[in-house]
Order: sequence, then C-alpha cells, then structure tokens
Amino acid sequence: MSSSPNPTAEKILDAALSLLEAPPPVRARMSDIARAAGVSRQAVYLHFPSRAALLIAAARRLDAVKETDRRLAPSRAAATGRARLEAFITAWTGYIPEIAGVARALLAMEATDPDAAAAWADRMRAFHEGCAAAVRKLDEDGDLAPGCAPEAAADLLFALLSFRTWEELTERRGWSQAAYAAEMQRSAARLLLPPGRSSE
Amino acid sequence: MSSSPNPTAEKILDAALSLLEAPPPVRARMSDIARAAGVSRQAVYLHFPSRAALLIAAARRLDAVKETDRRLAPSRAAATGRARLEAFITAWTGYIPEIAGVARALLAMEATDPDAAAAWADRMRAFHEGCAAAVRKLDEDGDLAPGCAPEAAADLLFALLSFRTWEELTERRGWSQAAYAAEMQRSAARLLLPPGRSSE
DNA sequence: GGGGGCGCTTTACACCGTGTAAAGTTGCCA
DNA sequence: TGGCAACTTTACACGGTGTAAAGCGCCCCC
Repeated sequence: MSSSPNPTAEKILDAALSLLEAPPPVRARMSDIARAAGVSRQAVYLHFPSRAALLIAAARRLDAVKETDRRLAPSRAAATGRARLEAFITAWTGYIPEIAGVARALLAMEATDPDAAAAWADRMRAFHEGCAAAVRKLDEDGDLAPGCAPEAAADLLFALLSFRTWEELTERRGWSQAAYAAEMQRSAARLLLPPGRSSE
Repeated sequence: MSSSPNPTAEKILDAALSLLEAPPPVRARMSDIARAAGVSRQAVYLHFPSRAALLIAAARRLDAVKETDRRLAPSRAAATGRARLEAFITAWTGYIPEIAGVARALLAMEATDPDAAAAWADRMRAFHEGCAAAVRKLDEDGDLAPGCAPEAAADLLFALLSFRTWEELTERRGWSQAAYAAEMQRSAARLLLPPGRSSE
C-alpha cells in the first residue's frame, strides 16, 4: 500500500496533487509530475506502476489531507432527516471543489483505464450510500415527499450533487461556490421534501 | 461543408454512427471507422481532416436523420409555460438516448480537442436556450416558483436534463428510459413550479 | 576500508493512435 | 490516348505511456 511513509512517493503524490489543483486545462503527464516532484520520470515508475495507480493513490492521500470522514460526522450525528440532509449537502458541496482536480483526472481516464474507473466507481458508491442514508432518515421521519420512492430519491439526490453537475454550474455557467451550495440545498429540499414550507 | 452529397463521405459517417451506436465500451478509432465503411484508413483523411471533424460531421448528420428541429416544434408551439416545459422535456428525453453514442465520443475528446469542445459547447448553448425559453414562458405565466430567479432556474433545468445525468441514471443506476423520462418531468416540476398541485 | 545493495538517473526502445506524405492503381471521360 | 480523380498502399513523424537495462552515489555492515 502507499500508506507506507515513503518520502519520495509522497513527494510525487504531492507534486501530482499540486499540479491537479491548477485551474483547467491541466497538464499532468507523467513527465510533468516527475519534474514537479524534482525526480526523473523513471523514478515515478519505481513507486507507481501506472499513471492510473498514481492518481488513485493521490485521491486516497487527498482524502487523508482533507479529512473526508471527519467532515461527514455532523451529517451522521444529525437528529432529524432534514438536518442530516442539510449537513450532508453542506459537507459534500464544500468537499467537491477541493477534490475537483483529482476527480477530473480520474474521470478523464475512466473510459480507457479499468482501474481508474473502478476507483471512481468505488468513491461514487460511498457517496451514493450517503445520499441513500439521508433519504432513509428522511423517510423514517415521514419527511419524504409523498409518492417519492426512497430508491429513486437517493439516485436523484446523487445526480443533483454529482461532480459533473457541480462542474457545469460553477465552471461553465459561472455560479459562485456560495450560490451553488445554496441552490443545492434549495433544490434538494424541493425534490425530496413534501411541498409546503420546504425550508422549515 | 459536408452537406455535399458525397457518397464515400456519407458511407464513412454512417459507419461511424453505427459504431457509436453500440453499447459501451465503444471502439471507434479511425481504423475501426474505415474498416466499417469498407475503405482504407487514409481514405477517411481524404474526406475529414481529423477525427474530431469527422465526429462533428457525424453529429450534424445525426441531427438531420433524427429531425431534431421537428421534434422541438410542439414545445415551441405550446400555449402555456407548463405545456412548453413538458413538451420540451419530452422531446429532449426522447432525443438523448439516440445521440448518446456521438455525445460520448465528442465528450471524450472535449478535454484534448478544442474543435470537439466547441462543437459540443455549441449544441449545449442551443439546448440551454431551449431551457431558458421554457423558463421564460413559465415566468410570463406567473408559474415560476416564488423566489426562483429565471437565470438560475434555466441553469438548473439544464443541469437536471444534462447528458451526464441521463448517463448516470440510466446506464449506471439502471433506470429504464421510461422511468427516467417520467422522473425528469416530476423533478422539473418540483424544481421550477410553485409548490402545491405541481402536476396540474 | 572494501563490498553490497538500494534508490535514483540516464538512455533507449516498444507500443498505440493520430495525422502527414507520396507513390502506385483503377476507372472514367473527353 | 491521355489525363484527372478517387482510392490504396506503404512509410513515417509525433506525443504519451510503459519497459528494460546499465551506471552512479551513498550508506551500512562486516
């Protein structure tokens, strides 16, 4: 595993992450990453068998740095379904811009690299479970919109909060991060909660 | 323009389209397309300067075959905003699966090819205008949810109906085409119409 | 202090897919 | 008959990933 504290490997991962943080279009070829890490291109292959493996390790490292799990604690601890949904959306919408670079890189090779696809699918599975858990709690509270199947609701929430949607709204349509976050709260409420006072 | 009735060029475009229609993963390299068209790889370059240009021409041809414009007529002719929105969603959700192959191919080269990116952006601009027109009509009728800015509403509808969302829901989450179409109608109504009887 | 091994560099090369270049073939029409 | 146009064939450049192998420096240990 890459959890071993290997200084060079970490240097490479950090270099990759800092390259991927740049605004698009990003160039993060193996040679770019090596140069940024102050290491030869071949040295990269001594630590990671392929570019996909490197990106996957970078994603894991990013999770550690960004404390993904800790951020979700408020959502898990929420007493009501509505509070859980709100906390979940807050955590996720704050998280997306921080992982955007890696997400884009991973998604770009999804079509050609099965490992990258699996790594992304795995993260999405976890995220979908978060959506489903929030919806379930909402349902237990009787706060799910009538005629709204929990299964479909979770998928819908998942789609609404998807990385692609974030990318579209903020990067192409120019929404500010704050506007995006606020609108996701409002939209999720409209989609999932019973009509009426959806905000309280 | 590729509107000239060149039999070989059309043979190539049709071959490309039929390859792209296959369920993913699709292999549509220049050599695959050439073979499918019964022509040498070099002959393809006699008609199209690059793979991107070929795919763009294929997309235009697909529009002609699928009568994109005609399908949007009911939406444009609708008397009320609600009817317009519904007709627009019906047209679009029926259209997406038919263009999915080309869309995927174009999107896959979006990151690397500026022409492909521009071609896709152009189609998306047209689609966004459709969304905005529906929202505008809704607003004129006083049928836009209170506190809902037309600008943001159009973007939201655009995101909800995006190709990526369709792909996610139908291909990864296993929704049937019918379920997808129905849920898009419901969701758009919830997002854009005033709360209360959103279906009538 | 000499030997080994580890981590890295350097150089070179195979592979894949796109795109360019140019010579050769076929068929049609004037 | 000559000539043009469309197409084929062969060959090659390029960028990016990944493999292979030789060389170099440094530290540790006997």
